[in-house]
Order: sequence, then C-alpha cells, then structure tokens
Amino acid sequence: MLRLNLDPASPVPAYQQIIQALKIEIISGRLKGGDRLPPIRELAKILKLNPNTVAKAYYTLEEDGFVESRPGSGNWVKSRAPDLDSLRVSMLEGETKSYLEKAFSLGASLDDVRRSIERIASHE
Amino acid sequence: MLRLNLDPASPVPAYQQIIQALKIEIISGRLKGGDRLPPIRELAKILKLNPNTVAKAYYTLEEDGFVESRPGSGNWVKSRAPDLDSLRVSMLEGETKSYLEKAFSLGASLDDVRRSIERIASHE
DNA sequence: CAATGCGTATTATATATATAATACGCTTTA
DNA sequence: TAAAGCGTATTATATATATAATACGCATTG
Repeated sequence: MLRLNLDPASPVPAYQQIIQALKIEIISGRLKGGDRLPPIRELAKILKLNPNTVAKAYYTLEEDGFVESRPGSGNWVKSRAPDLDSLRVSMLEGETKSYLEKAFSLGASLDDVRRSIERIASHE
Repeated sequence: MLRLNLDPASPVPAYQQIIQALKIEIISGRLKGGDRLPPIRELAKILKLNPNTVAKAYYTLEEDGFVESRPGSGNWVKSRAPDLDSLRVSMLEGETKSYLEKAFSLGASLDDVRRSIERIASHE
C-alpha cells in the first residue's frame, strides 16, 4: 500500500512534497510501470489536502514523464519512464553532496561523519 | 569575511535561510561571541533582499538567543550563547538521520551510502 | 443506458513571504 | 553639536501556495 509522509510544518509546498515522494517511490521500484496511483480525491482525503493540490502534483509528474493521466479513468505510472537507474544514482549523489556540505560547514570532520553514519544506521 | 550562500530557487523562505546559515556560522565557531553582524541594510544589499527580510532574520536570531541587537548601533553575536557543543552534535545527528532516510528510501544499501560518502569526500 | 468515478477547469478567498517607500529615534563619529 | 549610521516600525502592494465550492465531460461499471 502506498504510504506518503508529508510534513505540514515544512516550508516546502505540499504539492512539491507529493512530487518528491512519488518520484522516490518510482525510482526505488516500489511503484512500477503500469501501477495505478490513488484517485486525486482519495489521496487528497488521505493527506488532508485539497484535491486541487494533489491534481497539481499529478500534473507536474505527468509533465516530467513519470505518470500518464487518462482523463475519466485515472493516473498510472508510465512504463517507459525516464532512465530510473541513472536517476537513482544521481539522486543519491546529490543527497550525499548536500549532506556532506552541511556536515562540514557545521565543523564536522570526515571521521565525525563516518561515525555518525554508523551510529545512526545501527539503531534502525 | 562573512559569506552566506542563499538559494533563491529554494522554497525555503530567504529569512529562514539567513537564520539557518548564521546559526551554522555561530555553531561552527566561525562567528564568535562579540563578533558584529553586518548592518541590516548592508546585508540586504549584498544578498539582494529587502532590509525588512534581513531584519526579520536578525529578530528571530535574537529571540533564539544567538544574537543581541543594540538599537542605533548594530547586531552582535551573544557571548553566552546556547550550548553550542550539544547543538553541534544534535544538528549533525539530525542531518545524518534525514540523509540516511532519503538514501534508504531511494533503495540504497548502507554499503551504497558508505561508498557514496567516500567517493564524494575524495574529490573535494 | 444510467449511475458513478475520475480528471480537468474555473472563480473566489486566505495566508505567508517579500518588496517598496518612508519615517522615527537612538548611537556613534567627525 | 551636527551628520551619518543603524535598528525599528508602518502601510501598501505583489506573488505563490492552498483552500473552497462547483461544474463539465469522458470512462467504467452495473
């Protein structure tokens, strides 16, 4: 079952959080080509958002080639989606880069980072 | 010289980016108690922002105990600032946690993460 | 075929963020 | 002491985000 966790306190707009979360679902393979997305009204109800907000997210995902909308019917993950493997690699790289930047700017050393990673990863 | 890099494309409001950046400067020790912050109008000019926006950031930093404002004179980093060491540790921990969450949700393994860290860190 | 589900579109309204243009009063400097 | 620098405050306006309330037309289902 699809599970999206949005953060209402975040300054990142809800519709962008939906886009980001669904892209990650698709890139990770948890959502596959041909899978159906929840109807706009239903997802809006679950996320306690206005249907317009969800529609905006779906529309953008379609523009980006991740989703196909069939008016009157529903929204579906595209089968011939963008090269997911290279997207996965480049997204991890981007996350790592910005994480290291923040860590170093806080005054942490590479060893501090290594220790922090192992420490957090060990109690999951 | 103080160097703040804001991202105008980010959905995070400019005044929050200033707050975050200055807290990091203080926590890392690059800004010390007694150091003077740039005058509001000057920083606004440098960042190409409205003085009101910078004032809002300074005001919040004062509320949070990082900065002391002397009307008519300027803004200064507080000498008895919040426990910077524990802040530094908890901020690194928070960054690590959210980084790992994103990495894992992308489908990366802990080894993928370790490799990515070493790879990015090596070409800096 | 009729009813329901669903994507799409429109109009109005509210809120947070940011800009713009000034003005006031205190502090520091010349 | 006069001028300049600086924090603070106010009012008006613009934009992006989100909600609210409907409505239209196509697809699927019974």
